[in-house]
Amino acid sequence: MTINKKTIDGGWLARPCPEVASELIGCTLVRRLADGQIIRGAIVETEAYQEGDPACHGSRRRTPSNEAMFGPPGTIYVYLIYGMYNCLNISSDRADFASGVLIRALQLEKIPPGLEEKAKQGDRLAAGPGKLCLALQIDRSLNGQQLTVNETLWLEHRTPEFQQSLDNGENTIIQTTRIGISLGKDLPWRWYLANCPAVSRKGDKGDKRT
DNA sequence: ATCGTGATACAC
DNA sequence: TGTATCACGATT
Repeated sequence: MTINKKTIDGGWLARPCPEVASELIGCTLVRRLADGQIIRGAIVETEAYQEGDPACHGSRRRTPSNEAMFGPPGTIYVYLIYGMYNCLNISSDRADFASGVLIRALQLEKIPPGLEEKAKQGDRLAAGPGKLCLALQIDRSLNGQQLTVNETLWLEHRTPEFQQSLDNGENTIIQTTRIGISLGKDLPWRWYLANCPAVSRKGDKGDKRT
């Protein structure tokens, strides 16, 4: 088989989720549909959740619905929120410890199949975790599966060009508090790319550069 | 600010 | 058995 050094593996994800979440900014999420069509987008917004954090779905009890958060790094956790939207997380750290990264927004490379009518939303077709799953046709049927290159879903490392844009200050990653939660509001575990139109929401004044 | 929508966890 | 809650998004 061909080794693809661009692909992110479980080893890279086997670290505390805040570290993984911040470094996933600029990486590419790739989805392959059943008919072989490929949808690609750069990750521009993430949040970290882990055991001990009251906002984490795995912070109370291990149940069938949050089981994937306890899976080995690279396990896909998809849950239904408010009865109509799916949200995608990638489990991190280690098995039997609830930990993962919520992928909140993508800068898509092109209009995904089925969304041609919504093309006027342009850069904002995957601006938010629910919209992202709609755009990539991700639902709970993926829950509990592993990321697998060239199959349904996988991740690729930052390109050298993107890394360079961070190093020379052309691009900036902002760290701030998470969105849409009632507990654990104070933890600064959200990251997004500054000045990116595909980010779900702009931050507050107090947001920090990293 | 409000509302749609449904699974789930936990109370009783 | 009921019911409060929810890592959202569109609309006003």
